[in-house]
Amino acid sequence: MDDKLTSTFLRVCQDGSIRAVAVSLQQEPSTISRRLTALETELGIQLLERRKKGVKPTEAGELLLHHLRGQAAELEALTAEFDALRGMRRGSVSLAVGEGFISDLIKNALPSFKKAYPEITFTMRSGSTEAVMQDIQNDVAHLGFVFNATPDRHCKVLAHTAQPLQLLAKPASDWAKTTSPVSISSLALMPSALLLPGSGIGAMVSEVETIYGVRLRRAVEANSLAAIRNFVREGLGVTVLPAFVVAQEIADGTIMALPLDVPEFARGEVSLIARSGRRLPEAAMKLANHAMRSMQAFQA
Amino acid sequence: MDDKLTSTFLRVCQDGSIRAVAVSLQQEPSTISRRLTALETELGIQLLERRKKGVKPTEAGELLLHHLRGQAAELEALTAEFDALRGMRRGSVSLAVGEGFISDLIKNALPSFKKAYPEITFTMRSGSTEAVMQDIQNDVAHLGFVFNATPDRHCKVLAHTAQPLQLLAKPASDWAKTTSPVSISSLALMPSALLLPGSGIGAMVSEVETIYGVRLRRAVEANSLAAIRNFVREGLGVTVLPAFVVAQEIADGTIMALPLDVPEFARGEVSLIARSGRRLPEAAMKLANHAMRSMQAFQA
DNA sequence: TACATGTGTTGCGTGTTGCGCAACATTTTT
DNA sequence: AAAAATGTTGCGCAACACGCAACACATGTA
Repeated sequence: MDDKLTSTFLRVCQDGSIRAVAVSLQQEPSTISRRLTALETELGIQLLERRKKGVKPTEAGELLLHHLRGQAAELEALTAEFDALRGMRRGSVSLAVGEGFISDLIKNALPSFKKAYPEITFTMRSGSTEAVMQDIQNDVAHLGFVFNATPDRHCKVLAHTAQPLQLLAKPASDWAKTTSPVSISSLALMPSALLLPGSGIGAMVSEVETIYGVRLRRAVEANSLAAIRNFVREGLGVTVLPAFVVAQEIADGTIMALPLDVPEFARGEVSLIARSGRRLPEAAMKLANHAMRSMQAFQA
Repeated sequence: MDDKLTSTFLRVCQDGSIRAVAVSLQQEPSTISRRLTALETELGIQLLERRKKGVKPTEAGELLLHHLRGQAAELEALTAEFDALRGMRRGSVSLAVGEGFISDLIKNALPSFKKAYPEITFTMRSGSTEAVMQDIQNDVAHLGFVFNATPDRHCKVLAHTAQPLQLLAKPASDWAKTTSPVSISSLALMPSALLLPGSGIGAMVSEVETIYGVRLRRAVEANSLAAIRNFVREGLGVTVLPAFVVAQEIADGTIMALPLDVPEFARGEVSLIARSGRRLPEAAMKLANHAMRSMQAFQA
């Protein structure tokens, strides 16, 4: 059933005359007539009764009419839903994020985004850099936020910003008084809470240790940033992280960041990635743009 | 929304690959691809996510899919109803009949017709010849059964059969013993129950009375055949009617028919009529054919 | 690493199809 | 009897959808 055919049938039933529809559609009566006969042929049943003046639907025509009206109503509902999706008033975006991005994301990106597009839902998986890139490659997540992404032909970098690892300490503590930039040897003396090498950050720390032949004083090793944050905030020691990971605490004044005199740490970098070759849904595109503008991790 | 587009979209969602659909439909992948993009353009929203291997419906695609499935189910129901109509298993025919045809119609035509096409419903209006022809002209009824139809360019005669008016009497009564054919003068002496001139039959009787300058002995004048039938069956007198009107009673032996020696009465004729120029619904056509074959009024 | 095979997409030439114009058959109105 | 209205059919053209080929890209394999 062609849409053009059924819609003209509707109008003909409504107006009760072929010619009336023809003039209102600015088309030839023959066109209308042909469409009607085509529809009747397609359905194999007579739909209109040709009467003295104009036409009138037969019983089959009435049935079709009823069907089309119901269908039109459903179509209207469907297009309304499409409008919602188009206007980003609905949709779902799945994210895979390194743990360090969670607070930045939730604090700086999501609130304003949800305000603009309230009906969009998120799926968020947090994991190591490797896990995130796995999710991206397997289309489990639309977007990935990772620290020190290893270049991968399957992953396309939508945005990247330098985020040097810094020394984080409690402001009043002894370690906060170190002359900055802090050297690797000074750092090695401080009790520290470090991420396990499973994460990008932890891996970078291990790498630096290997390069410089030093071993930091690990008071705590964890795969959870919460543990490390608390460790530092309580003044039990220091850690090495990009500043944006503890942006809240820095703003509060409960943690301060000091530069490290280690070029390798300066090469730290955050990336927003997606699978290369994938055409992202609109909602994901919008969020990506929004994130790289609003998240602290992507400010130079 | 073109049907071709949506149906290919359905298949693509089902098979998960454009090329798979292309081979199964024996068409080029480009055709399928173009149809999909056309549908997406028409709806203004992305429906399919192009993935590593094949395609997968987006959220909008899922919505459309759901919509189309529901629509397909309704279409199936609709075509089933059409099948029913086509197969004459449903439909409605409106009839306008002279009262004399009712028993013939109900006894001889409808039972066998309803047996063949059980779901067809009837609307039946009974009235005078004029009223019936009015109904036909105004498309109130598909078919009309009338006695002595006046030729009318708006009405087309589908069938007509001579049905002379006869003398009807109770078999054992005095009037049944009259030498036949019965003359007009003999008839004039008998107490009779006659139809009012509003009907075709009553009009013909009046006409004959005028021509021959006689006046029948009206014991009863009525516009209802039931009254006349009962009058004759009870042996209270005679009437003048086509034999088929009291076919049941003749078969029972409760009424007998005698020929009348009046040429004008012999010109009595029944007609099955429809509006000229009207294309009748299938059900009406079928019924017309069935009626002229099964009704006693149309047997020579 | 290079190649073969899989995916979907785009440019171009061609065949089908739906459309407008005109004439027609019928019926209603003047 | 003519005029105006209805729906229908024949014919020619133009737009559109399709097939073919080449392409872009990703994936698996020698």
